[in-house]
This record gives sequence, structure tokens and C-alpha cells, in this order.
Amino acid sequence: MSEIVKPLTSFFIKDILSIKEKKTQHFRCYTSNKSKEGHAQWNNQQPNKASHTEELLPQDTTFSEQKDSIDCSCSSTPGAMRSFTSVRKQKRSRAAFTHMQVLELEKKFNHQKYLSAPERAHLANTLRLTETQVKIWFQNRRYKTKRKKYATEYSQDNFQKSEGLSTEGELVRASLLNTFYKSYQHLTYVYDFNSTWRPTL
DNA sequence: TTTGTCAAGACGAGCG
DNA sequence: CGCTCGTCTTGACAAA
Repeated sequence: MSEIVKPLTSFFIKDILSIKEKKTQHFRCYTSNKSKEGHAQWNNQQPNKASHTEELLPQDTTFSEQKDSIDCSCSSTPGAMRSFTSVRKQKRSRAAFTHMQVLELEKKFNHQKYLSAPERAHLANTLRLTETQVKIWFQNRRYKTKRKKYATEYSQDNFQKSEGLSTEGELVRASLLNTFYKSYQHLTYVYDFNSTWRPTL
């Protein structure tokens, strides 16, 4: 994969909150030690201040463990800057995509669940995200859809079963299991397809 | 303080 | 070997 160094268009959530207060020019950078996925290290200066693109700008600067040298001479927050100088293990920050970006991603996802490399590149470019971000978003989105689907199916299934229960104890148990399942719907190792709870840990 | 959400990390599997 | 995938977990954040 010929991952080129892309301009990072991310910033901290707190930057959004304080964006109205301080309109100082801030730089953004991104580092990651996960080169396996092509998470390149990159940094850049804010390329332009075009207002019409603001809505598409992602809202994060993501850090991970700084094991190696950090090729980042800038930070969007004083806290992050301080961290760079004091500790090597960076606090991870979660990107928050803009409403516009999510909207476009959802739109694309509704149209097609999988993207080809060129499509992903184009979408990433359009939304001013990295290809990795788009890829991960679609990955998470597919998993989310699957989880919801299973959750709905199991809930309906359990409800139907509970209708056929005779004793009060069975009803209570079914209800508890249903509640428990809803809490751990994504932990597949807790609940198997035979409708039994197994501590498989 | 707890809980829910979500981007990203981790990891094994499959593919060309 | 490098990439993407699915799956599950982690960590940050916001809302309840």
C-alpha cells in the first residue's frame, strides 16, 4: 500500500469547545505506532482556513503510545504539548467526526457496505479524513449493524420463549436473562445459540 | 458516579 | 508479505 503522507485534519474535542473563544491558529499532528494498518505518522500545518471546509474537518488528534521518536513538533492543546515533553506514554484521544462527515459516511454505508480502495480514498479525500479512518469507520459500522441485528433477534426470541413459560420462576428467569443479555449483547462468549448462559471465560 | 457511545487498538483469519 | 476483514476490547467523552 502506497500510503502517502496525508495532511491531518484532526483536533481534540476540547478544541471544538474552545474554538469560539480562541481563534488562534493551531497545528495538528497525528502519530501512531500501529504501522501494520498503515497508520502513518504524519504531521502538518493547517493548510487553509477556508470556512466552507470546516464542517468536514475531523475533530481529533489521536495519540497512542509514543514508543519511538515522535515526529510531531506541534500539538493542538497545551496539555498535549506538556505531555509530549514530560511523558512518553500518550493519553489516547478519541476522534469525533463532524455531523457532516458522519452523514456522508452513513449515506455511503447505506448505499454500500464495503468500499473499494479507490472509493475509500475518494471518500476520505472528500471528507478530509484519512483512508484508515474511513476504513475503521466502515468496519465499526458493519459490526454495529450486526450487533444490533443479533440483539433484536435475541430479544424477540427470548420474548417469544417467555410467552410459553409456565411457572412464575421461569418468567422471572427469562426476564433476568433478557435484561442480562441486553447489558452484554456484544459479549458473545456469555450467551450461546442454545439460549444458555455459559461463563466461557 | 455510572452508563452508553464510538473511534481506535489488538489480534487472528483469509486472500492474492 | 501486506492488506482487509470480523470480532472484541480499550479508553475518552458525554449524558443520565
